[in-house]
Amino acid sequence: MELEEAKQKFIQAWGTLGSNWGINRTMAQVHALLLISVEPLCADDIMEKLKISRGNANMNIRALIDWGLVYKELKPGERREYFVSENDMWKVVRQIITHRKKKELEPVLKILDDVQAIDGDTKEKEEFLQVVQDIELFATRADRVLEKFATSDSTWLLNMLIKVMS
Amino acid sequence: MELEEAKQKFIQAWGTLGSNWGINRTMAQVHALLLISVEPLCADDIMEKLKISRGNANMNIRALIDWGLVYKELKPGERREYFVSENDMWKVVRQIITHRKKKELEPVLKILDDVQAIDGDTKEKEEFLQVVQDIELFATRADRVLEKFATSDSTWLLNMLIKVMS
DNA sequence: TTATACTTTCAAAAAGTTTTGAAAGAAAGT
DNA sequence: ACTTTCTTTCAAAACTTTTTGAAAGTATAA
Repeated sequence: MELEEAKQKFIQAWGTLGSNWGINRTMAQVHALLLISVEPLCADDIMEKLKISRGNANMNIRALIDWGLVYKELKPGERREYFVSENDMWKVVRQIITHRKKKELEPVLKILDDVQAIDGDTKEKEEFLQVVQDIELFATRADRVLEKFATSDSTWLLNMLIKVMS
Repeated sequence: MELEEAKQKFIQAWGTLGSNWGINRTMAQVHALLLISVEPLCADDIMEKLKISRGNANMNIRALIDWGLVYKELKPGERREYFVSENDMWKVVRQIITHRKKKELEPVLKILDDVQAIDGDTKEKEEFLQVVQDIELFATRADRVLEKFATSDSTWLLNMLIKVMS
């Protein structure tokens, strides 16, 4: 296989993985492109290599920066902005977890809490409460594990891995 | 809050959570409805309560059964099929992980392996290989942890939780 | 066999999401 | 102040996914 072909395949695979997990396909592709670029790239490089429009490139670069997966890099004497990716996979996953936990798990925890304030005192109510409380217990635990994960360093994570897999 | 309102909120929240994680919104809503139904429901019940079409209901019920999140329940002397949900959250999450790992993580592992067979012997190639190998190492570890998780019983999982959180 | 009561399928429509590109905005030099 | 170079915005278009509902399929019982 040619190097260029391999790079293309990698970018496509990363894009598919992303879009299956609720991350915009193009956003994942931009990240993949930066992962395998030794040199920082500018918006025009990204547009050209992925064959996407300026608006699309700009939106997704900004989203990646917002997620903490890509950094701006300014070259002295150049006005143009360059970008590099976070290449530490532990950190990439930690950042994604942090972002999605906040945006998607925490609102659900809030609703699970809210819906327990129900009028009346029927058997049906008790049964509903039981289900909701079971789920809330689980979700709270999940939230705590993810929080721990998100705020841990790679050493702790590796140790945990060893414990878990033993 | 009225019980019916609380149930509606719960179903909506579950649907949103699902669609953020690559699970069809309606599929998640059907699961939520069954979670909080004491009695098994039939296709018509689900259509009526969620205000969805027959085809939609049928498709999503099939998918849930396929994912192992919902079971058929046949009532003696009745031709109609009734459905109940898996209510053990550990099991629900295990089933989802199994399903998505197979469909989404394993193909990526394969591609990560494939793209390492590159011609030539340049510095650029070595740099690409390094990035891909780092990611592959991480992905393989993730795959193993998820596999362990997916095939463990709830006791093991709780023990693991205690280890991890300590 | 025919009627009945249900389930499944699938093409077309609707809804939702992403992408484009032109225009507006901002920053820096002349 | 003007020009140039780059970044950002956003409405419309393209694309993707989901939903509908009518028709076809299937099983049971009379």
